[in-house]
Amino acid sequence: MDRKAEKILNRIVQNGYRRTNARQAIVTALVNSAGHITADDLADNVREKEPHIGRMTVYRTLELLCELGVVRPIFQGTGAAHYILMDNGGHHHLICNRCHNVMEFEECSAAMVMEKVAKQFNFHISSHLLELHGLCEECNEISSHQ
Amino acid sequence: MDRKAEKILNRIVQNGYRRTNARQAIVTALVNSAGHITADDLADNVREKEPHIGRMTVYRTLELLCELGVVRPIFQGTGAAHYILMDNGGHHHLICNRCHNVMEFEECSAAMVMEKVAKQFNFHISSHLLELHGLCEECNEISSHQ
DNA sequence: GGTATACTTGATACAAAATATCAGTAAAGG
DNA sequence: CCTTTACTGATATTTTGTATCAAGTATACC
Ligand SMILES: [Mn+2]
Ligand SMILES: [Mn+2]
Ligand SMILES: [Zn+2]
Ligand SMILES: [Zn+2]
Repeated sequence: MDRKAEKILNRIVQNGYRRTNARQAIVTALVNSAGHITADDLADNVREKEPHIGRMTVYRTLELLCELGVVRPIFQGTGAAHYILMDNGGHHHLICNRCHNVMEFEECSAAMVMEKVAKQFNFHISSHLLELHGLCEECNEISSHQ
Repeated sequence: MDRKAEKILNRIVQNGYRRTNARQAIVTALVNSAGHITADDLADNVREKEPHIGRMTVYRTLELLCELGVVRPIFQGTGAAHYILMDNGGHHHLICNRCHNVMEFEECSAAMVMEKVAKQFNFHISSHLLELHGLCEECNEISSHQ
């Protein structure tokens, strides 16, 4: 069992939910997918090992993980939600408006803002998402000499 | 005609797209909606004044505005995408994982990170989205004394 | 271990949201 | 005007997400 998956499953139990086979399989598949996956794609992955697990259960587990702050749905070109892992406290994307390419980065100075805003709103922050939008190198070149 | 809408329409023209009645009506309705609206809700709004405008055109216009970096689709509890305006360069949300309540804030120190990352990836940043996730005051209380 | 209980599951049906297609329309430029 | 080509909107279809409910199973308690 993956360490990361184990951590998430513990979180499920700690919040009063049950540790079931389905949830174990789904969380494991999610962690192995390295994020950025749609619910239906995840369901397909899960079924490679556990063919009996239903699509609904995957949807419901993702919903639960949202509530626990473990994942967050985002748009990524297509209509279906893509789920990203928020388990490390932060997730940072550089997203091209044109080709929808997504690059990851780690730098982040959200800490100060977070503290300030958390106080102001009495909000308990568990994670954050920073998306920088614009044009990637290639798309920028295309649009400049056209 | 709203100043904000005018600005967006200019942007459409400057990028080689046509300024049509449909796009004018849609952009105006979008600006008046103050953001956080789904495609279908926007279509309904548009039709109050221009009943002949089709749903497809609204979807396509939103797609175009995404490409121009004017809006960004996000998830907000429900299944349908909610479009938020990125026209001021940044958009900042505090989102409760449980009740899905969304609060706006302005503080942001993303500037430094942005500069650094832009250089590193040769990326042309036009806007950003910062989402802080966690539990709002009420939801936090509920989960602590249960 | 056995049992009661509430939580969870998955098949099915359904609703909502997004996309593909295409003939007709109108914006832009000359 | 007239031509060209991007754009539109009706329609059909696919994809994605949700509601329901009988059957299954994790957990607590004995
Ligand atoms: Mn990512
Ligand atoms: Mn907002
Ligand atoms: Zn690009
Ligand atoms: Zn809340």
